[in-house]
Amino acid sequence: MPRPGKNSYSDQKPPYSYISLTAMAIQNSTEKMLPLSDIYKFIMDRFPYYRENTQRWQNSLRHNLSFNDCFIKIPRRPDQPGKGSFWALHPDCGDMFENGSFLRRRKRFKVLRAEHMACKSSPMMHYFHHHHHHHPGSKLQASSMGRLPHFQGYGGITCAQPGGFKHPFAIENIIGRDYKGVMASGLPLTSVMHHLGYPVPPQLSSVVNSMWPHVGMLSESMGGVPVPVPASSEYAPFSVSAKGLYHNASGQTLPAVPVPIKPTPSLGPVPGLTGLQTGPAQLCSPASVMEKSDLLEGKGNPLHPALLLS
DNA sequence: TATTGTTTAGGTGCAG
DNA sequence: CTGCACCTAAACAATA
Repeated sequence: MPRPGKNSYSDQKPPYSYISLTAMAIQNSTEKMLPLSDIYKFIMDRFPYYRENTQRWQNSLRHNLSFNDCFIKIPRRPDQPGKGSFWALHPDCGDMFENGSFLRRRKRFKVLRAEHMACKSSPMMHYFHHHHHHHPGSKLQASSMGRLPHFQGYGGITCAQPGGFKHPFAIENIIGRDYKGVMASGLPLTSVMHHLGYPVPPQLSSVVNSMWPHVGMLSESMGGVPVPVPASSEYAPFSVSAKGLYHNASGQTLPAVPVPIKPTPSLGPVPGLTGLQTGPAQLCSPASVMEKSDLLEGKGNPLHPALLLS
C-alpha cells in the first residue's frame, strides 16, 4: 500500500509518452491550445512524477513539440502578451493513437511538405489574418478544420472501433465526456479563430470544463500495475480515433490534394494551398510522409509526396 | 537572463 | 536485422 507522502502510486511514471501528455494538456484546455508553461503546469498538476527532474522532461517535451508534426504553433495576439506561442494539436492528428488511446501511438504523425508550410508556420495565421474576409463563406469551413467537415460520422463522433470498443485510455475517456461535444465542435481551429478574434458561433466554442476528472484517480490507482485498465465504464465510451479516414482497405494512405513538387524553403503561403478554404482534410492528410526534421534537413525525397506512398 | 524553440545526436525497447 | 516509437542530452538561437 502506498504511504502518504513519498513514493505513493501516483509518483509512478505515467504510462504516457510526452506526446500523449502534451496532447492531453492541449485537449483539456478550453481553447485547445496552451502556452508551453501551461503544458508544464498541466502535467505537473496531474502527474506528481513530473514534479521532479523538470529540466530533463521539460527539455524532452519541448523537443517533442518542435519535432513532431502533430503539434502546431499558434502565435499570440498582440493583446495577449507573454512569452512563447500557443501550442495546439494538428487538426489531423486525431488518429494518432491506437484505439484512440494515449498509451500508444498508432504511428508517427507527419504532414506533407506543403502542409507543413501552411500548418506549422505563420502562413496559416496569415491566412486567417488576411484572407478570411475575402472568403466570407469559408470562415466556418476554416474553423472546422479540427473536425474536418466531410469526416463527420467517423471517429470524432461515432465510434471508430468496429465492435464498439472504446479504449479506456481514449482521450475523452480520460478527460471526460465533454470531449465528445468538443470534438464535434470543430476544434482546435475554432479556438484559433476565436483566439484571433474571429467570430465563432457559440455552439462551436463550447467550453470544456471537465478538468481531467479521472486522471488523478487513475494515477492514484495505478499502483504497481504497469498499465491498468479500468474495468468499466466509468469512462464514457468514445474514441477520437479517426481510423479509416484516410486509409483504404489495403492500408494505403491517400494523398488528398496536389502539392507543389518543389520544396518552398522561402516562407510564405504555398499557392496551391489556399485550398485551405476547402478544408484541412485536403490540406492536412496523414498521407504525409515527411518528418519535420526531414524537411528541415533537406533529407528525403523532394518529389511529389504521392511518390513516397508506395 | 530565463524561457522558449529548434536541431542534432545517441540511446533503448519492441515489432515485423 | 531493420525500422519505428520513444527518451534523453545538449548545443545553440530567439525573445520577452
